Amino acid sequence: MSHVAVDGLDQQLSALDLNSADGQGGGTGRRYIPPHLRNKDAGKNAGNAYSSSRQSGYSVPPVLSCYPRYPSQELSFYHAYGGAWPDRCDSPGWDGAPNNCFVNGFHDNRMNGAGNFTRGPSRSDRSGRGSFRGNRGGTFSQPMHNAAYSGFENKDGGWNTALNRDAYSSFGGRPDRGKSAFFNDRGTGSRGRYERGGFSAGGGMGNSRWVEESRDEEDWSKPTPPNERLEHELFSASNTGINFEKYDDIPVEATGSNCPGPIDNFHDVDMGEIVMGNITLSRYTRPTPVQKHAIPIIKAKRDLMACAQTGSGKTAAFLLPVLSQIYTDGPGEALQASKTSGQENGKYGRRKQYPISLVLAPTRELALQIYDEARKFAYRSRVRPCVVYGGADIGQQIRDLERGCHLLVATPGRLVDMMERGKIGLDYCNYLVLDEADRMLDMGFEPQIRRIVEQDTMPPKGARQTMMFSATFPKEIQILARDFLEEYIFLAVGRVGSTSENITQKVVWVEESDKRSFLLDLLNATGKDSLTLVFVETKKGADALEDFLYREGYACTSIHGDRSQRDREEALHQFRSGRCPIMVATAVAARGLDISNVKHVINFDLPSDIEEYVHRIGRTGRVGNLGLATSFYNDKNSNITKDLLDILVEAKQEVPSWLESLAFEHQHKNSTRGRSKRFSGGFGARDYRQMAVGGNSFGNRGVRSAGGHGGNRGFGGNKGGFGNFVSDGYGGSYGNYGGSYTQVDWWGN
DNA sequence: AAAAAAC
Repeated sequence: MSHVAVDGLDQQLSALDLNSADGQGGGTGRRYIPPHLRNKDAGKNAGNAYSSSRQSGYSVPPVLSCYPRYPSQELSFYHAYGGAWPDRCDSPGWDGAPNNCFVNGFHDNRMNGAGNFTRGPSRSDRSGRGSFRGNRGGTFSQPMHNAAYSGFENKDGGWNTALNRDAYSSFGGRPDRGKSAFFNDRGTGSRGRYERGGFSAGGGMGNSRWVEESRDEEDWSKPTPPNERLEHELFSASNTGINFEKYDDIPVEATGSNCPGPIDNFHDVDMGEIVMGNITLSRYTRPTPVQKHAIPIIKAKRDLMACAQTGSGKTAAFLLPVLSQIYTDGPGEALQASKTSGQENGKYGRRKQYPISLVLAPTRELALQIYDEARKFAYRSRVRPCVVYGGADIGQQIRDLERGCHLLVATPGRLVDMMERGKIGLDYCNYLVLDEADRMLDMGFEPQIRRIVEQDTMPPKGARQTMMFSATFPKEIQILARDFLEEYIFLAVGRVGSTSENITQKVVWVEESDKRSFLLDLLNATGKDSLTLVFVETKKGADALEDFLYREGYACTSIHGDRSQRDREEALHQFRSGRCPIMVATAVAARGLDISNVKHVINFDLPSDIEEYVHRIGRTGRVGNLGLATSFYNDKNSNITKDLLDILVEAKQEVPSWLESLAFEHQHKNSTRGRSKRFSGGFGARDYRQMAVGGNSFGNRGVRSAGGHGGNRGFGGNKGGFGNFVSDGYGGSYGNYGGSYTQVDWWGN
């Protein structure tokens, strides 16, 4: 497709007759009051704050004002939202979409919406109640894009249906596994030992009593009795099967000494009956590429640094083998330690817990999500997963811990708190997982991670097994990561730090003042059955935009770090469930969250670094489905231009010619740019040497190189390293242009 | 000039 299409777009924009002062942070004297700071009259005041002048501003028919901005070439882009995507329309994800759902009178509709809902219920009221958009839904009544998601679900059939009902048949069968059967069953092997854990989540079978009563004959590798209610709770959710079958040829690099080869089937490695049963109940058919490689590596007790594209099944890639190993090995010393600590405290239920495995995550919602996955794979085992994170009642979390904790999922701050309160000891933590490891080791988190991993009682590297997973892995983070790893294997699945080709990425030039109007155009072009995630750069911006969308009549919600944890979780739930198909979010939602059916990610504000971009758009196009990512670009985003261009090229996306030009200019403007701020001091020659080695290992396509990067050498610090098929997506930043990573963020830091 | 993560 021609790249000339958007040239002259800015002139067209400036010719628009919009009341652009209403743009976010617009230049008029109106002062914005965040919703959570408003009083009970907030709704009214907020309305006034924006006042009717705003409405007149947006009563310019947005779709009409939008069309002229787009030369004919780009129009097809918009029609694409209705299903006529030129180069994607034959893909299963989009072909179910009717062509007319975009145009279809949504303009009238929106005006109705605005009129009716300008003074909506207060924010707290609307939390989760917004079906306004749906109410206007005559327009959107056609179920868009459903085909995309029904497709692979059916595919699971073969393997699944055959085994599903019999997932645990080898455990003694349960032809009569009704309720009574369940209770009888339970009573036999472990009478009096298990009470149901409280805490709605009380996933594991264990409670605080079992430890005392445990005997050596306890075999952790044997499944505990089934629990029909729990089983239904855990596994009845929408299909989580992953369709990666068409990605068998995905490029993979595994480097490090004696790297175990990949599996092709979950049966190819012995993970035990509990794990296999739960895999079946989860309707996982075949391992995803990252799982194929990571599972045998972890089972071989190797440390691992794994890069895999967003949405590629990383969570299960570590949970399955780690849990399997715990089932095989049993609780070991941790059990005794837990008993001892109970005696020391002299009080039942006050014991310190010694988890065998720790999973750290950078956001609370992600921790919760991982925990939910862990509960599935811990079903019918003696492993009790727990989760701790800030913003929630610590007392409740402590009580849950005291019921037993073998696998702990945590955010760093709350974990440190728990450690200092003596509730958690990491002395017997044999498995450490850093999820979204790039974030966990960046400036904000690194000290806490070191506090937890290096400055407490956790076994040292080599004694424990350490695994890191992320979609992106900037060089400086890889260097830090080596502090925690021993003789590790570096696994790169797909293009490291790059984006899935399942995601169609669009970059459009939108001035700040036009962003809102433009956003409405996009939202109106989206089917009501699909979810749209809108990223902004600031918390205030998130409130403001949510407020705006809300008053425009959209069922939307928002998530950011200034909202209460309860509101955050509620928002996520409303979004996931589709009750609020639009969610405005800050970086808090950028990483790891697995929300099915997110068809569109909109970067209302582009982030200041490319990793964040990669993670954000990875919220769509997950598990083999197609997704769309639209980014609003303008003068403020020059810092990301070059990296963005690289990503687009690499993912074989259309590149606007203006972006190419700007990237070229920017590159020259910044020819002397320095290295990243975090390394502006104390970045020794040794580190450079380390970064410089190892590049070549990535040059030989598809070959698993056994050569020596296991542990103390760098990976691909130069162009040769990642510039080939396994690219980290930083091609320009790291090697091609001066060899130093530069990041000048939004604010010029 | 920011987000996130403990209270």
